[in-house]
Amino acid sequence: MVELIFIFKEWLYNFVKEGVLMQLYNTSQYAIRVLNFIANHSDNRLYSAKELSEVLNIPYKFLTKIMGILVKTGFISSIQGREGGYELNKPASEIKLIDILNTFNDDTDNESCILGIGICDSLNKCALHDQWMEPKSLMRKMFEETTLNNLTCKDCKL
Amino acid sequence: MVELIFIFKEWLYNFVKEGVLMQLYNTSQYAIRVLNFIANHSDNRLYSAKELSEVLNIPYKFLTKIMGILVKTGFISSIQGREGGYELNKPASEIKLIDILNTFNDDTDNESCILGIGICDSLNKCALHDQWMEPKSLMRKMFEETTLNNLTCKDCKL
DNA sequence: TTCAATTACTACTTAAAGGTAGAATTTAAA
DNA sequence: TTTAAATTCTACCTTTAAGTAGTAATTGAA
Repeated sequence: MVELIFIFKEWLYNFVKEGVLMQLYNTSQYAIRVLNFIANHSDNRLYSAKELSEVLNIPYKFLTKIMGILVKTGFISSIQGREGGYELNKPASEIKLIDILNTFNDDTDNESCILGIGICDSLNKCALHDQWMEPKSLMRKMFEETTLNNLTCKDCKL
Repeated sequence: MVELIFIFKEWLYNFVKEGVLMQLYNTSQYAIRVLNFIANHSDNRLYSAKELSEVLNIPYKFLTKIMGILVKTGFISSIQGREGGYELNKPASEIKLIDILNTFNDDTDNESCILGIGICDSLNKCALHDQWMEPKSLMRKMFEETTLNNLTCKDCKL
């Protein structure tokens, strides 16, 4: 019954306009999911774009575009040709979430203002500066300190 | 000297690609700034779009569009014609930031997933769920509990 | 009554994220 | 050697947020 309710909620969710309170880019989300999938599979083998696209339910053509960026920026290396695919280029413990976000411009320097008024610091605040400080720093800390091997999670959604 | 450095930083900032780690829509930012400005000015008078646009440095035409939405959704009321303008429709203490964000779809239900995989809760987690819980709830709490009269701030940037 | 300052409305343009198409290149297996 | 499965590259299309343009409607002051 609980299972049924969940399936219904999932289905219903497709019709609900998705809000974006402080969300990541789709590209960042995809990149994190792909890298996490490769990193946290014990078998040391290559993963093809086709397989990743199917398992993670990411549009194939869009995925290959993202994979190209991840190769160029050194997160993964690729083997071309038949039986080819992708593998991590460095240990999972050395890949921070913040680095992935930075790759897709999905980051901001620590002083940029939540209300969009240039630079915000203790001397030049926007009206929301004080209230925003704590949630912001916690969030940044999370992205800066979490690496792919902190994400190991049995039975997590992919 | 400190002042000079700040001006330089502000100027430099215009050339830096602005990142968007968990940012608000421009519309939301503008709306918060406008409502905050009207709410936290002691003189009980009407504010024209022209004045708001100049003081807050928001494109006039874009501002009037946003003001129209704020009127329709009941945050402010408008007086048309010469000497007309806008004023708050209810006490500042009754306007929560989260309500402003909701108006511009800049919000998400509490269960939506940071990695974009439908619904996330303790039974169906994404790989980042546990790490994201605390920063997220702090952030939501801030937007839900902060009202316009909590924002009173002398010498704050407008 | 005229006029200028204002809001309100409709439609369009621009910029950037999200996503797609197709063909070239690479390479191991058959 | 051929072929099929893979990455790579370039160019395009779609969607949405952001911003602009022009005009109609309203109304108080001169």
